[in-house]
Amino acid sequence: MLVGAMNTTRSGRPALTRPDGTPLRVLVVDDDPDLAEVLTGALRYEGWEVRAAGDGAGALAAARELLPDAVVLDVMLPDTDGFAVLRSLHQVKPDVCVLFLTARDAVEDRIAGITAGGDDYVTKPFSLEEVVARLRGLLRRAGMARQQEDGPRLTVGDLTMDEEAREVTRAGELIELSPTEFELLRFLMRNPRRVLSKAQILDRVWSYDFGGRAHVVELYISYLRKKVDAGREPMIHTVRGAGYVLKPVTK
Amino acid sequence: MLVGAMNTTRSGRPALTRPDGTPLRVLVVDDDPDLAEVLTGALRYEGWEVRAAGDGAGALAAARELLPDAVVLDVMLPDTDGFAVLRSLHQVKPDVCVLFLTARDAVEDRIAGITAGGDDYVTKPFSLEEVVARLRGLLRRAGMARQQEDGPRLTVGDLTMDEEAREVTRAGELIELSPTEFELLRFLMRNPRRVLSKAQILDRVWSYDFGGRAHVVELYISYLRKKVDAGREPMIHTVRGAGYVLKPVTK
DNA sequence: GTCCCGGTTCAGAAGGTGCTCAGAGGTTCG
DNA sequence: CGAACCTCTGAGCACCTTCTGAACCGGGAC
Repeated sequence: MLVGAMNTTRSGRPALTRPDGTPLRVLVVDDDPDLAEVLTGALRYEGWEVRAAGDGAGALAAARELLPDAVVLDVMLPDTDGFAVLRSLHQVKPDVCVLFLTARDAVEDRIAGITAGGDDYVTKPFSLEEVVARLRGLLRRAGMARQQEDGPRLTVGDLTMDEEAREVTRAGELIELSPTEFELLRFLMRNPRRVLSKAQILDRVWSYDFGGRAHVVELYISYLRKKVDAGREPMIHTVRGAGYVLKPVTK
Repeated sequence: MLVGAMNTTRSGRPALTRPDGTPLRVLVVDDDPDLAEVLTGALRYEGWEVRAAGDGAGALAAARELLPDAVVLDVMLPDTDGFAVLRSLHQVKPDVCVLFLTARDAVEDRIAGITAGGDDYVTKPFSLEEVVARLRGLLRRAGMARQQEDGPRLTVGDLTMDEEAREVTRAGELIELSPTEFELLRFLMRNPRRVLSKAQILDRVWSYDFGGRAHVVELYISYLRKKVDAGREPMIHTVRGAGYVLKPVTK
């Protein structure tokens, strides 16, 4: 396949691109190199062009060069305050989207006003699915991402998920999900017909600092089955020794 | 979809535009950079073209370049007095609308003179919903904004809100709301079928200097439910771990 | 058949989230 | 100056969510 002819994710899914078809450009700013690495990897996996910076100064320099569509920005930086960085970033590129990373207890004091401009934030520890989903939402709403087939709605067989309204239906029937169930199903629905290992699921759906065992995944799959497959023809299948697959019923 | 062919807000809603379809142009003048940043972000989110200035001189320079349809103008500026700026602005663009930002205990008679000219003001600390709503009202009344579909009336299901008259009805029945309740409902009604987080609500509906916790949002949602959903089929729904949605009853 | 292993499910503990009530303080208006 | 109203805080409570541990189940190997 020609690189550049069509932009695809490493997972084979069509990537969310800029309106002109080139990859979306994202800047990751975090002073924890491990975390920056994980984030960078996850975003590259989405087929996006990613650069990383460790502090406010580096962020600005990188932004001037990359002119990113979005920035993932840790609020706590060694040299600057997140709000100041936001201001400078907007001077470099007024329409840039920003996703803030913040500690759960460092609380909302510094978050005040941030979501007002359409920007968003997630609290540490977060899951990669969460970060990617928020970023996709931001970029789509800002019109920086080419509208993909179905807009903000995911569909697999007769199963649909509206990410904005957080609504899931199967055969038209509404299904109520807890936050974790929702995120697990979102991950499955974004990778239909593909076997996902428990480790993969754990890495994407659970927060990066989760110490627990893969047993939780089995548990939540069983929860999902009760709600999604309840009585109906099953869509969630176990592949012994490998993981789980979500497939439309009529194969 | 062609970018530029239709002007939309970053939230996906159709934007209020100039009569020729181009984005409305707004100039923000405030010497507090954080506040200016938040205001700028919120107005851009509405799909408008925004520039910011920190003092009277900068404001004039920016106005000459931008020729704004409206100006959000802090009365207290480091170099000049807001009213002097107003006079100069009117020389640059005689039909410009002005929304004054003023301290709560500011002199009333001077403000009274302003509003006689069709301009408006809000007192600090204000909420972003308030500022945006006032600005929309000003621009609409001045005929600088293309009349959108429904004029100043919002409708979701059998729930209607007349922003000008501050009247809310459900199934034809009049509902009395306190100022905060009204603004919260307005925000919900401007974003129907979209889950809004408590942080988002706090950032938009409460004043920017509000230090309180998200608990207030829950409280006011409960007030609103008592009045809007009272006995009827509920329209305000809780999405655990995510926020709240307003939806018409017949899905 | 029996054992082992991966997977499923149940039950319950621990903590978290959201709802409501009661009341204090502030503001507005008569 | 007093009454009415509005806004916000704190506390209590009910329910939900998440995760642990343990029992259970079924397929495949031997």
